Amino acid sequence: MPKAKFEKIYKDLKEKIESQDYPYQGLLPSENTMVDIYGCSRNTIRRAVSMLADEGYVQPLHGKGVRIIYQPVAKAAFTVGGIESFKESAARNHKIAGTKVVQFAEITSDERIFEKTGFPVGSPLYYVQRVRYLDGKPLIFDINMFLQSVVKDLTPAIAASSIYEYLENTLGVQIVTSKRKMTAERTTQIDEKYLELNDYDFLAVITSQTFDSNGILFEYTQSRHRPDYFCFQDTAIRKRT
Amino acid sequence: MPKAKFEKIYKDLKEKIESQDYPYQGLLPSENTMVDIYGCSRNTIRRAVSMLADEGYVQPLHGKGVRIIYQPVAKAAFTVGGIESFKESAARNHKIAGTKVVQFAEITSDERIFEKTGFPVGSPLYYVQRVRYLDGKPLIFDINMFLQSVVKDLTPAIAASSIYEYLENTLGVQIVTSKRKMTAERTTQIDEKYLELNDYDFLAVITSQTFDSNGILFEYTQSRHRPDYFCFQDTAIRKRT
DNA sequence: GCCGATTTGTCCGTATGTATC
DNA sequence: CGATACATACGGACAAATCGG
Repeated sequence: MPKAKFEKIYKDLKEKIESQDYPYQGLLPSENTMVDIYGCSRNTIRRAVSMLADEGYVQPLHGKGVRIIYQPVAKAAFTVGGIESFKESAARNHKIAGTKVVQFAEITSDERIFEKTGFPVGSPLYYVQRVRYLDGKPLIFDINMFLQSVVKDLTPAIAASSIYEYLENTLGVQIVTSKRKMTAERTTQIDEKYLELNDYDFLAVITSQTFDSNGILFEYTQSRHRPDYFCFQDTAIRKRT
Repeated sequence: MPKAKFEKIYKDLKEKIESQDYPYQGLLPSENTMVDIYGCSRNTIRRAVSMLADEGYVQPLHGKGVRIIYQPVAKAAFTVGGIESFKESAARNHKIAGTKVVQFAEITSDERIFEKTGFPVGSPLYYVQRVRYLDGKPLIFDINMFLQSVVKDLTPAIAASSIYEYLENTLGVQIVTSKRKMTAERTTQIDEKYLELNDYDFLAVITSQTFDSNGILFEYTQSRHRPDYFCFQDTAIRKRT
């Protein structure tokens, strides 16, 4: 439950847009109208609206109004977006999630790991490999590294449920920023061993670095998805240079 | 040349961060300090900083300061990000761009096209297929559809140079919002015909919808990249729900 | 083409809350 | 506890774009 005013307004508008209460290609009420509706300042309205613009829900038109450009998506694949845990993604895609830990070790970052992940040389790390199941099928292979000084006392049992829940609820670590790269790669023998690949000999790969609320890089993940169950979404806004 | 104050500050800070003038893991000057430096209000500083946060350059820490989390990237592949034309991307990646138009037609949107692209049934469209060359090698296959009512008088000659330049400079169309989806797909016979695939039998695919400054969807593009020359970057920020 | 009303864009100053040290 | 720093919110002023009369 959001407590900040702009978050409530943001959420309310978002719901109204998603339910087509405010329809595609229509305009939002003017800022001054919404000031009356929500009983707040124009700045607060503008903040909520600009969040929706960042997500590709609306597009403000100078002098005219704010056009709704959100369209409901027919989602066949497993869509990835925002920062969310595997469990959250699975729930959003209406699929049943499962996880099997196939490797769990403690290692120390060296030069090679530093180059790849950004963890300072000498940092103690947890190294985890997990197979992710959607509706019972092994479709995603995850390789994680966690900074031990942040993610304390990680166990295989925790890795098998939700590390994000453990971080947020038990350790109080706030996940804040995540940098990601998307590529497509040939399958490896490890992929073949653990995943149900059918005829696929390539995977969609997301590698990400995650920072906690202290601005410390504490997680590096490589997530390897079977292509027919993968879709990565994004919205970009042009800025003048 | 940005004229808005917050854009200048944003640009200045960004340059100082990229040049390590403000180093990785360091803190920015406090907001009040920057108010003095730039001679503006705190709101304006906050706006510039929050843009940097959105791009994964910095991370504000409540009560402590704003940590710099930008790291220069060693880019081996052709990286895609933001809204930019093929020419701009190529320049940013220090590669020589070339384009060959292999198909140019005028079509009308029907039910099937509407489902796929979002163009209303009956809209007159341009349909273009182009092969993109990087340093002389055919690596990307682009399928574009443009709304004729926005992109007037498109010709194969224009398509061979830069449609974005034509739009912005000649027609005065402002590109604003772009929604994208990333997937990985098997190659088709058309891919094989035009691209230098080596042993690859799969491609990284970006499909995007682009909206102009009136909030009108005017472009649909499917961009098919050879995987070894493809990398898509993204930054996400966690929001509380 | 001009003018005025409407609407979004930019910026300011201030007040208050909350987290860190 | 006090000082510092970021977070939220308000209200006001003026600029710029759009549209209708």
